[in-house]
This record gives sequence, structure tokens and C-alpha cells, in this order.
Amino acid sequence: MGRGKIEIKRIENSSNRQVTYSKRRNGIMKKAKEITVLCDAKVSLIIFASSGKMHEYCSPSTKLIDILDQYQKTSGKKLWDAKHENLSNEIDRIKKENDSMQIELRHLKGEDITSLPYKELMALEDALENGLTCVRAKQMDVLDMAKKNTKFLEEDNKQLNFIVNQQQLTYENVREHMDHHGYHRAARADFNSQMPFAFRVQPMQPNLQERM
Amino acid sequence: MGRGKIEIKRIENSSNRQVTYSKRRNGIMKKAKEITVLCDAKVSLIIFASSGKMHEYCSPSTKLIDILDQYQKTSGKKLWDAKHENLSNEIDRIKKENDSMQIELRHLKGEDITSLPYKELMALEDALENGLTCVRAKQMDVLDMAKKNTKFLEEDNKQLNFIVNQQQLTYENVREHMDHHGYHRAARADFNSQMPFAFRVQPMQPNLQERM
DNA sequence: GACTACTTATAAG
DNA sequence: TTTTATAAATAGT
Repeated sequence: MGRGKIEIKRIENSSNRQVTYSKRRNGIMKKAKEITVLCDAKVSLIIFASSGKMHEYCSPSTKLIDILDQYQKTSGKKLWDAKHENLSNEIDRIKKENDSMQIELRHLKGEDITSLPYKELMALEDALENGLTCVRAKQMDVLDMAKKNTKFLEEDNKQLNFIVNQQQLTYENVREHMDHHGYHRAARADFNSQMPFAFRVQPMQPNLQERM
Repeated sequence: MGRGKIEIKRIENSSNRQVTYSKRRNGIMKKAKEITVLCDAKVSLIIFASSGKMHEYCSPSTKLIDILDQYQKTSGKKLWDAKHENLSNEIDRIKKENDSMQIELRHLKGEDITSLPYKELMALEDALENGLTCVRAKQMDVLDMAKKNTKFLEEDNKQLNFIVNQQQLTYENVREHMDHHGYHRAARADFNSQMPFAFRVQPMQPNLQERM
């Protein structure tokens, strides 16, 4: 349908090909719209030019995704379902795991145990007792550590007190000496502010109260 | 293009519509193939008749899924990616739930509690004690029920014993009577086989040992 | 993009 | 379905 008949094979002249592409693409689009209206059909048409440019038509009041869903159902061919199946399976698997843990947790909290057989009640009791033992042992550990910490702190305190006293004595000696020899006030103030550094002490035990 | 020009609007005559559909569908399919060959285009064409019947064309050496993937990239419109995202998000959500339950379970079992603060150890102890109390209460329930069941069974037994004895006596009386009056063996055998039914008893208590 | 001679598609029978 | 007169699409300009 044109000035001459053409063979249906790739048009080698690139600009001819481009022109023909554009004309025919419009033609197909028009035809697609027409069949949609004339015959109540649903149409999805996607065309990519060799350049990568895309054109699409989708019959009105329809979404491409719906047409594709219907395509999957009608043809039985899977498009994205395969990808989704994996994820869905994983969700199912995890949900099951979740449920059984939920049940186990409830049981351990003494909930929903009315219909449990005696044997399982016994197992539950064992588990709870064991847990309790472990938790109490850990509590003891923490308390022991707290006691040790207290002891160390007390020892530190004792030493610090001693040092403070020493400091006090030294300070008073020096002051007396200064007063005696008539040092002026500024020098005394300076000495005063320097004092604490001279006797600064490091903590005598590492920090033990971290978890109290 | 036909004997008469037609308006582009729904063809009301259903068989005309059907004929036109089929002709135009072939027309579009042909055009789609042609543009594919002539212009190196990639085409996906999916048509659903109002009847639900589907026809499709997809340019050769291409998969529909690839065209759709390219569609998503080129247009930025999401087809299944949206669903994919939702599923992934759900997986993440459930996995988190899972992890926290797992941790809680381990704690209740006395595992991984080394780094817990004392306050949480206390809470854990409370939870375990509470669970233990519930479980032991339920165990008591079950034991009580078992005892009751035993009592009922013993009573049943007593009554059954009584009935069996009665049966025995009656049977022996009848037999003696028969022997005395010279009944022949066949009649006696017959009586014998009927006996158990006459004295069949119903269970005297409903089944109570269900969970033992 | 517009023209137009020709091919192609198709409406009606 | 096939036929065919006619409308529509389009190849070359």
C-alpha cells in the first residue's frame, strides 16, 4: 500500500526505516484503538524502536498490570509469578517458624496450656526450672560482682582518705612556712590552685559497676 | 476500508462485532509482525476479546518478560516490582519479629543472659516464676482429674464385677435347669452364644483419661 | 509534515 | 469461509 510494493524484510536504508517505523507505528496504534472501541477488546501494545524509544497503547479504563495478570491466568505462562513464588514460600516458612515460637513463648508464660498433655507440662516445668536456675545463677554473679565492687570502692576510699589527709597536712605545713616567711598572697593563691594536681590519684580498680 | 465506511464506535450487532474483531485482530497481528521485520522493532501485543479469549504477538527471539522488564526501566512505571517490594518488606518485618522472639525464648531458657542488666534478670525471673506457677497449677488439675478418673473406674469395676457374678449365677441356674429337663445340646449352645448380649453394660462414666 | 499513486485491509454480502 | 467493492494505510516524493 504505497507507490510501490515492498518486500517484508529489514529496510536497510536507515532513514527510510525510521520513517516507515514512525508511519507504521502510528498505523498500528490507530488500529489498536479502533479494535478496542469497535469490538470491546482489551489491548496492550508495547513497541520498542531499535533506538530503544518506547511507545505503548493500553485500552482505556484498563491497567497494563491487569491485562498482564489476565495474561498469566489465561495463558498459564508465568511472568513475575515465578519470582514471587520464592518470596511467598519464604514468607510462609518464616511465618510457621514464627507461630511455633509464639506458641512456645505462650506456654513458657503459662498461657494456652489447658490442652497440653501431662508429659509436655512436665517438659515445660523442667525448662522453666532450668531457666530459673540459670537466671538466678546469673543474678548471683551480678550480686557477687557488686559486692566485690563495693569492697574495692571502700578500699579506694580508704586510700583516698589517707592521701587527702596527707595533702591537708602538707598544705598546712607549707602555708605555715609561707606565713612565717612572709610570702605574698598571690604566690599562695597560685600554690593553692596547683595543689590538687600534685596529689591526683588514678582509680584503683577498673570500673566494675557497669551492669548495676 | 470496506464496502462502506463505518464509524469508530462499538458495533452493536454481536456477530458483526465478532467477525470484525477476528479480521482486525489478524490485521493488527500482521502489521505487528511487519513492523518487527521492516524496522527492527520489538513488539508485544496482547489482545483480549470481550469473550475473554486471548491472542498475543511477541517479536521473535524476544521474551515477553524481557519486553516488560525494558518497559519498567524505560517508563519508570512499576509492574511487578511494586509487589516484589511489598513481599520483601513483609519478609523483613517478620524476620525482625522472629529474631526478637528467638531472643526472648533464649533468655527464658537461661541462654545469652550474660550481658543482661540486673533489672531485666529480675523481670525474667518473675516471668519464669509466674510460668512455673501456672504450669504446676495445671499439672495439679490434671492429677486431680486423674485421681477422680481412677475413682470412677474403680466404681465401674465394682459394678461390673457384681454384674458378672450375677450373670454367672443365672447362667449356671439355667444350665442346671436345662440339663435337668434334658434339653438337647444345640439349644444350649444357642443360649450360650446369646448370653453376653443380655447382660452387656454401658460404660458408667464418660471417658476421663483423655489427657493422661 | 504533506501529497498521492498504489497497495492493503476490510465491511458487507 | 470467501468474495469484492471500497476505505484506509502507506512508500516514495
